Amino acid sequence: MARPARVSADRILTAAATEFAERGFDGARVDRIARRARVNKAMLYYHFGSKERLYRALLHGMFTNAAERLRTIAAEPIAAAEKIDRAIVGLAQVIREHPILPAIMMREVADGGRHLDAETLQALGGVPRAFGTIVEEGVARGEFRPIDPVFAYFSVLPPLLFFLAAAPIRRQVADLHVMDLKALGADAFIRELQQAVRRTLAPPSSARRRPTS
Amino acid sequence: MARPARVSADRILTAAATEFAERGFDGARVDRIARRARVNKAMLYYHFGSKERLYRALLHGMFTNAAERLRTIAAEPIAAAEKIDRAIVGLAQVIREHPILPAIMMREVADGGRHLDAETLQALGGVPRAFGTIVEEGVARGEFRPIDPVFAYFSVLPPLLFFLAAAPIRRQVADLHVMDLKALGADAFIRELQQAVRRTLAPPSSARRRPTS
DNA sequence: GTCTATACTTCGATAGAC
DNA sequence: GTCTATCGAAGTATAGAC
Repeated sequence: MARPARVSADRILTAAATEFAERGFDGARVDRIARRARVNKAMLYYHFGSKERLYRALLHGMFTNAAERLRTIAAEPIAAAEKIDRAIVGLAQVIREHPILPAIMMREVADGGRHLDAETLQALGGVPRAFGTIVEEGVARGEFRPIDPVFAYFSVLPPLLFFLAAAPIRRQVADLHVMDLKALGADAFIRELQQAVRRTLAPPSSARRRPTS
Repeated sequence: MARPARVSADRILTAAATEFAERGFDGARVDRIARRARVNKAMLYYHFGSKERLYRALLHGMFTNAAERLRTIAAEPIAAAEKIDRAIVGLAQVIREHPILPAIMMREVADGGRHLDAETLQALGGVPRAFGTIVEEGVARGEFRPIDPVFAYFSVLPPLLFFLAAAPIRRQVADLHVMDLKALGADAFIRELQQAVRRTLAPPSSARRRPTS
């Protein structure tokens, strides 16, 4: 009663993730995905129907995963600032599990969501939504200064995505001796980001209220 | 003694900017670029030789432009924090002049610089380099806390690029009523970013020294 | 410098046997 | 579910006349 079908489909998704991340939707080659998955190209169409539907299935999964993790963090009974710290780490973890997510998100943003359907866009929207919930809660409790949740989101996620996605091009630029770009590692970057965001969100008076009730 | 050649080449560059920004290198169609430029496709090859060389010429120009503007700001006799403010506005201006720059940079980062040659990478490196100069100066003068210039760069440029490039997809997500993403405009975003970066860079003691000498 | 016509290649997708 | 073979569309690039 083995189910080789699922195995194939999963291998295809994994291979597709790499290919789409490295090349983008238009640059990705169905043949390469099939070869990487050690699967016949016809199988790919048998399972997913088209290049575009494969792409959407992949992104929908990743977006849902990321949003779900943020919602879990948002629901924990801890201070809002602590939630933000964990949200940053959580997003970094999602990226570690899907190292191709930054490149894919950046491309999709640049594409204006051309290849996405309503369902996948909805899943994508869950990410800023969950993040915004945390920020709004912190503001309501007086733990954060009044700040636009959308701005907060766009001051956290882009640096994370950009820094992690830019590793290859950073290496290329660094090799030309234009600048020393190698020193800063991913973990150090995450810690710096947490610190910077805390400063950005901190209320005017440093008197931090404890969220007790 | 008119020089229609230059005119064609410029029109091609303008059209290419739009096409590459909207579709990426692989998604861009040489036919569409030619049509948008109201130029015969053969003319495009006459002037630029290939799709890739056209792409590089375009990016090299934009990167040089952005780096040059930052270097000018870095050389002004003003406080470092003021330079950062102006750098943010300056980058926003470059983007306003080349509205396609965010999408192109994000794609190129995701591509790992695959389509760039050494010369263009060098021009790209000038941007973080000039920005880093300002940060290092501020740190040396005690106007900023000790901070990694690379981190500072990656906490400023990505939000700017991302927010501006994400306008189309944000509209799509907003239309699904997932979240109210419409309220925050570009100008407000830039002001918030300036404020956030000031907080990130501010030295531990709020005693701000005036850079008089 | 400009245009038409087309060569050459690549790629997404499918037909049809097993 | 899996494979081979191939179709047809689309795309980059060029040849060659003007």
